[in-house]
Amino acid sequence: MTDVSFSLIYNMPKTNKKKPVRQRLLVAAAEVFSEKGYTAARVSDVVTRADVAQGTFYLYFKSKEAVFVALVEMFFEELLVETLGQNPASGLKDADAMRHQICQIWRTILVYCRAHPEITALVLQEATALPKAERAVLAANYAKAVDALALYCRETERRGITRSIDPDLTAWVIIGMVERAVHYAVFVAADADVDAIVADLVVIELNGLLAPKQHTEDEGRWA
Amino acid sequence: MTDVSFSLIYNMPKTNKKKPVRQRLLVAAAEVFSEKGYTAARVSDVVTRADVAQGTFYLYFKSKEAVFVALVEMFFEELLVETLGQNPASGLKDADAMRHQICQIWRTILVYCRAHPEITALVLQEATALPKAERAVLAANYAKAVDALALYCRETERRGITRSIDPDLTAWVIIGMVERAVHYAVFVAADADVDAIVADLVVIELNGLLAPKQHTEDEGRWA
Amino acid sequence: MTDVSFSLIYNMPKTNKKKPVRQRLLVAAAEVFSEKGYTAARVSDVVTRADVAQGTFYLYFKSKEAVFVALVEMFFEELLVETLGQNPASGLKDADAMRHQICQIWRTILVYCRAHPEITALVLQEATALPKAERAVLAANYAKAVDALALYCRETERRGITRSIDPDLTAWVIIGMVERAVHYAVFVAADADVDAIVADLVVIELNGLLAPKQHTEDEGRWA
Amino acid sequence: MTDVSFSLIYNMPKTNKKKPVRQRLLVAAAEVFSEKGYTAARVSDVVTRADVAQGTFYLYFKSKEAVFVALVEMFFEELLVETLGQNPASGLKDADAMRHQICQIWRTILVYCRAHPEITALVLQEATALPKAERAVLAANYAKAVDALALYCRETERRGITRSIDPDLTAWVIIGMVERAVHYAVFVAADADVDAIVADLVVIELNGLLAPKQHTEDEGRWA
DNA sequence: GATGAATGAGGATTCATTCAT
DNA sequence: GATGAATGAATCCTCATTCAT
Repeated sequence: MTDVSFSLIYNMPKTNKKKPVRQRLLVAAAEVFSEKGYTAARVSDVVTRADVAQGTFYLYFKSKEAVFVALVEMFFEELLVETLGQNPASGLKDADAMRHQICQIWRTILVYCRAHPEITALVLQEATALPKAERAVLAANYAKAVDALALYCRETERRGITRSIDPDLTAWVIIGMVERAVHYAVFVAADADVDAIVADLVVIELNGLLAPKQHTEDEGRWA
Repeated sequence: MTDVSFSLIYNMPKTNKKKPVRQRLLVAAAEVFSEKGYTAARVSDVVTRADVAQGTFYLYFKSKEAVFVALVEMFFEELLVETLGQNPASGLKDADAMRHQICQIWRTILVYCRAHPEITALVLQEATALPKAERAVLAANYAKAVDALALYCRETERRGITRSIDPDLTAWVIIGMVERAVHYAVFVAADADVDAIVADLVVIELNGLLAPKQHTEDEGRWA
Repeated sequence: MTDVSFSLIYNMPKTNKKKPVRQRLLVAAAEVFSEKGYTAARVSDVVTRADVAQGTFYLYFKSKEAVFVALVEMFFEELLVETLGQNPASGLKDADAMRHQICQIWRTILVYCRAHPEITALVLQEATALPKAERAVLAANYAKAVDALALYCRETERRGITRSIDPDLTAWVIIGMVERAVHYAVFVAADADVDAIVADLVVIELNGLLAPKQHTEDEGRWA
Repeated sequence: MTDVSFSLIYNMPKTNKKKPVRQRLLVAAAEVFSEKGYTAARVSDVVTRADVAQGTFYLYFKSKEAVFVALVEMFFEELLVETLGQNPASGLKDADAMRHQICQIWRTILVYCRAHPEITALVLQEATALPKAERAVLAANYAKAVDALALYCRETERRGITRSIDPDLTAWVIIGMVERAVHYAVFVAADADVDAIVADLVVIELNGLLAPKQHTEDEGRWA
């Protein structure tokens, strides 16, 4: 479905020749959507920015929604591949290894999202603006991510690395952490050092908020 | 600003008399928005359901957006008061006390959101469908919640209960956890036991994902 | 039909008691119409300014148009009575007498209109904004004025004072002169001396634009 | 600004091909406005008559007002060019020459307006129906006509042809005469002979209403 | 007489999409 | 493939008017 990756789109060699029309449209759409919001964005804005005729748009995309969905899917697919895809839980030996892996994943996410702020804005802020019927696509993408994450959690639990907590709930909660951590890193504190943020995130995710000394005895009492 | 609370709206004594028009409109709007989505929702749907004339709507709300904003603000205000408002960090003695408080807060949130699934859907899924200009209102509500949360974190840290992590990042991450935990509890696993979910959430938030035995030595290495 | 004259309305003794409702409404309507124009004027503006309830308006006037028509009719009636009504052509002896009378009439008109700029604005600028069906009323008022004027012209012609020209055309042309002379005196040159304007108008109307010496021989050639 | 003249619009060769859309819309609008009045006229009436889709209207005109303004401006521009534009006062030798020129001008006006009764109706009867804000355009057109006329008067006065009267007042009064003379010629006495009307108008304008014999001695007394 | 909450018909405008060239 | 003029469905909001109190 996604024949073009963001990397491809954004890293085209700078020649005199214009990029292919489809890519120009994708880039233009990402910009317009993130500037004006999905609802307020006009197809005419997109074609103007892509420098093609109104009708040309429909040679490449079935509808306004279609571009949106294409952009979102590219984002999810690419990000999922580069994170969990590259970091299977199956190879993890111990907590140390996991911490290392989680660290890498967070880093990848933040760097990727900071590199594509428009599309990040789309996914975080515009996604739900779709007509209700079409949100299924988005939900499906989230579901896919949640599933992959839950699977990861199950595996680490099986290996005795993580606690025994409802893996679905855990996956959703982590997704929430990711969303807002990205929001913070890209839009709230765009200049903050990535590694500093990652370090904090790893601690929160793996060790929780409580100060170290108190960990040993309190465990489990409230479950 | 919000002269009517959701509790008031939904817990009117069941008499023969109709509720006041404004409340009928608020309830109707919440339902229609959550069923069809903000964009697809028609003012005519709302007035039909509220059983008033089209024009009557505009005696009580300036526009379609205005009802939406009113609903969202009521939600945030009420929920914030019932959680952080009732549970100041200033009185916390130790981790045990905090755990107890956090437990209560999670419980309040989940119960409240399960009691008002329409409005919860609005806030989680429709909020960003607003015309971009009006999202400032939402952003402001989130910001208020984040500020309150960051303050809470600073206080618990000052008291040596929680770790020393960037309180703003922490606040955003927790907001993300809340959003998706609510999503899970209200829409994914609507029948799951509240207390079981709360227990897991408290563990994740306070103790992190790692299994108990590994905590002591690993701290801080990745910061 | 017009139970209240403008003089009555505007010259009420200044007591503590409010004017009667109907008069308050007429005054308020005249002001609102002239400020915002008939179409843009809202009944709610009028009742607010008259300090009565929305529904009260309809105790005194059948509709928005009705007040408008009432105002216009008062204007025409009163002005017609004070000009041609007080100055019948039947008593005129010669050109001198006529010149004197015309002079008085012009003066009356300009003074009257300057005293009631709102209503003058209405008649000159808003009158045609009425829904087409209701313009008949206005047309009728104009027709009445034209008829009275044509009659006047016929009489002066019969007495050998004025030329023999189509009296209907003449009447219309004079009405046009009046309209625009009033426009000039009230809105363009509101501070100019009335008598100076009147003098010019009388000359234009009775002696025409050509300089004196050339009159004798040119007469009638183009008729 | 007006890329199409009425002559162009109305004198298209009768071929099978439809006129350009913009012209069809202008003609349709003129008809609908003059039939129903500006306020009551519906854009849907116009597009139906022009045989285009609703949306097409907005490809050519920004709004309902915009067509109206376009029509009025075309009217004024074209008429002004064909009258004062073709008949400069600068070449006038004497009263005879002026009388001849005025005669031509009146004739042009009446013939033109009788040829375009719809647009004439618009300007005379609908113009003030515009929302107040937009009347500036109309006022500007009138002002332009008045200015041109006042200039004409100043020139003829300088040449000793006409009396020394306030040229601005004179210009406004003449505009009024024109308005109502046109009204008479087009709507009241549509079948009357143009030349007869013109002859009367020239006499009224240049020689005034008084019968010939009385001119010599009375001049100026009332100024 | 006075009120003012409620009514609901009515219309200008937008914009995603099509299709003849 | 590319164009862009034409389409027309779809909807928010206004405001004159009514009527129960």
